[in-house]
Amino acid sequence: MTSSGTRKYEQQRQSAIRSAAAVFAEKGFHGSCTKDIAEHMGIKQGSLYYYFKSKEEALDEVCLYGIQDYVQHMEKIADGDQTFEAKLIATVTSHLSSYREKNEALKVYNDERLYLPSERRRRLKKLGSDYRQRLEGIFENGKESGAIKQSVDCHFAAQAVIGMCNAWGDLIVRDPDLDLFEVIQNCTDLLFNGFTNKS
Amino acid sequence: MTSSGTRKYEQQRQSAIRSAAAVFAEKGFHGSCTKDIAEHMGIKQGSLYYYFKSKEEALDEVCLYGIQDYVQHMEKIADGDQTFEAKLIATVTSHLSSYREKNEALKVYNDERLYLPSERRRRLKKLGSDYRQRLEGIFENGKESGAIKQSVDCHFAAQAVIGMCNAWGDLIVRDPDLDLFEVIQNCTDLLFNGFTNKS
Amino acid sequence: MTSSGTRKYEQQRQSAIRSAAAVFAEKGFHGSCTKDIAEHMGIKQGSLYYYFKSKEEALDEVCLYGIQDYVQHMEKIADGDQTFEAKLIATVTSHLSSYREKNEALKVYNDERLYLPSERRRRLKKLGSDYRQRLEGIFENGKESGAIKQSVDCHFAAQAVIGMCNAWGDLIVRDPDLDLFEVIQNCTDLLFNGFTNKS
Amino acid sequence: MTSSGTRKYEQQRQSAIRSAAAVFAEKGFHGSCTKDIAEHMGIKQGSLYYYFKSKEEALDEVCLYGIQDYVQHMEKIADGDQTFEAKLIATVTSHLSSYREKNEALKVYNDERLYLPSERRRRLKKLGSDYRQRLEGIFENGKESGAIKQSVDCHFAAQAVIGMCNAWGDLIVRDPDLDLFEVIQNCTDLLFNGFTNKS
DNA sequence: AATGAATGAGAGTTCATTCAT
DNA sequence: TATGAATGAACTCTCATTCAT
Repeated sequence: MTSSGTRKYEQQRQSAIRSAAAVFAEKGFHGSCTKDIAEHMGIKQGSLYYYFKSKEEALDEVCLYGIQDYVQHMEKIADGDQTFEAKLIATVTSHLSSYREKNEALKVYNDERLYLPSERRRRLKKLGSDYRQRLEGIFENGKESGAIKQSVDCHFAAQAVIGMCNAWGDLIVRDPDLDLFEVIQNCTDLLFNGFTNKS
Repeated sequence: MTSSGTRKYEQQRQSAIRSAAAVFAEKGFHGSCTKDIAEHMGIKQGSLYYYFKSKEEALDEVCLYGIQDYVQHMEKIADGDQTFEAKLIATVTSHLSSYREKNEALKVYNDERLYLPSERRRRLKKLGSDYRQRLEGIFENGKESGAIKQSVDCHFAAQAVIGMCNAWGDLIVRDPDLDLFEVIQNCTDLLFNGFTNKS
Repeated sequence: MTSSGTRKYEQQRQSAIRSAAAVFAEKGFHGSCTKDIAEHMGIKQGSLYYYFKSKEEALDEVCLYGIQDYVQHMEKIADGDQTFEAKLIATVTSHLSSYREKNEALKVYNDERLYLPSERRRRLKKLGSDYRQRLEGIFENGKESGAIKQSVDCHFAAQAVIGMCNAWGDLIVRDPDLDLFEVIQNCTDLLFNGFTNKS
Repeated sequence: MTSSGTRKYEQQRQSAIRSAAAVFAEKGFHGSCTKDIAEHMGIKQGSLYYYFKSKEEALDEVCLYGIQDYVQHMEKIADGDQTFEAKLIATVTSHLSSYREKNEALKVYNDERLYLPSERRRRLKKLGSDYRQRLEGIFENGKESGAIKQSVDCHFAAQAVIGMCNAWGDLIVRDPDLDLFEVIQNCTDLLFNGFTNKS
């Protein structure tokens, strides 16, 4: 009874979040209107407010949804026993696949979260810096194990990996013909070896 | 009317473009309003329309202004006689400096140009792909000269450089304490050599 | 369906009327929403419509409930055998006590009945003028018996008593520390003797 | 130049305040809509916001407008050299005339000010209690001069006068045929002498 | 060259009301 | 008897745009 009522509500709410993600990803937060979101979901505009208190709350939920799995995935990678190389490949793969799979929400997190009021941003900020710190940890371990050069600045390295993945993520979202695995391979090769000819 | 040819008119128009750039960079195109732009410039809202036919035209002009020098700079770099290494360093330096010199317009070009109608986007698209193609050319020459590995995909490489520079550009704009030269050095080292320890 | 005759149904309906009275008294008719009323009553918004056909009907019922006892009370007072003085004191006491006993409905009748459509207002209007006419009758009897001055305009007098009681009723509702009996005494003294020093 | 621009703005703003007063007085704050106010004024809805930041600000201004003159008038009365009787008559006359003359705004102040948020209410509250205190002062002086009975509670008396005037004010606004001077005479007679026959 | 005033379209949001369950 | 879900109309407010001056 109530459980099925609640279940339907939760399903619809998830659907609303995904619709909001799709619309925000395409038009940006301020360029989107609640009518578009509702239509994308197949309900009427006013009904959206049964699931969100405000457009802003919708953005908040989309951002959270966009970054959550992605952060959890990183935790698993960072806590594993693999080599530095394996972990970096796993990171890039996870990050880029995330864009291809379902995640307009991740794009929204990257591009639109700054339009949230500061209180709402806090929760997200924590998740974001967790992610970066884990990645920094991977680089530090890589340094200790001798896998990477002593001269590498781990903070810079983590930011660079994230930045490059997001840049490619954008291209991946925009161009569905891009071959995901090729991109992953090119990216990891660049990160490991750079472009210079060593022979 | 000869008004639109006047010296003062042109100065004011430039000022309007810079104001629009500043406001768009901070709040995004749809999040900005013409009143903010006018206030930033020190005139009243209605007076803006003396310089722009519409808000959209303002965005168009900002984007153009944002990418123009930047492309011209690239032409000079690409046409020069330097080594691949020197050209890549020059590219990264030019790109990142552009952000530090408060060229908010470049950020606007990157983040907001997609809100222009397709006809308006055409001119900009051409400039953008000119830039990318020149950079690809640099990589191709690098390949021929043996400076970089045969396995490098030049199209990928150019996108990667642009993506990384834009990602760091954002961080540079947001955090004025970041040391520009350190970032440049780290970026070029990554691009040349990757992170892996080769010793 | 025999539902609307049920004992429980009638109890719940009374409860709904009291909840509506409380909410309307606090926020006014247009400032209240059906959700607030339902919550005050402990049911869900949609369920209210089991007891009222519309928000307007709720207001109608509240007004009726608010004025009914009050008018009946007046009938008893007017039909009694007491002196003019006793009747006036009884009237003021009944009127003001009604406010203190949290008869928010009376306040609603006074302040919000004008938002009812004219057909609905008719029934209430009759009750209201019954009340006033009885009070006028008391004054007329007072005049005949020589208790009050010949110069008194009985219509004016009745309105004045009602007006003053409502004005003090508002203060009584707003300030729970006001001493009810002191107010009653002051009011009746004013009505009997005015402020002027006769010594 | 600028002065005439400003003058027009101020005239229009006054007109907007009067229109808001008329509409609020008829339908209550929550029952009114900005479209009605704008139409009453002869402009379009959106244009109202050139004169008010919000509907709430409009209410604030109306209340202020409604009570201001009225308070100033009271200051003059209280500071005068007249007898108690003359001052009380002047007070009632001023208060009731205010309703007949122009002052839907006074009704709005009385009935709707409670819908203002507390910060906005502060300024008004001060004016309102100034009024009451002046009136209390008149009663106190009346006591000292022997014009009124020692038993009179001056705080009560002031409230009673205000309450009765507001109650009659409502009737006056609603029924344009009521003879203002008759009402004033009846009211002052009640206040001075009460209804009781002293012969 | 600039402005004050106005506009109208469209946005987000609220809410009385309905209805299947 | 009561509820969850949905709706559509109405409302407040914002803003790009226009135009007489």
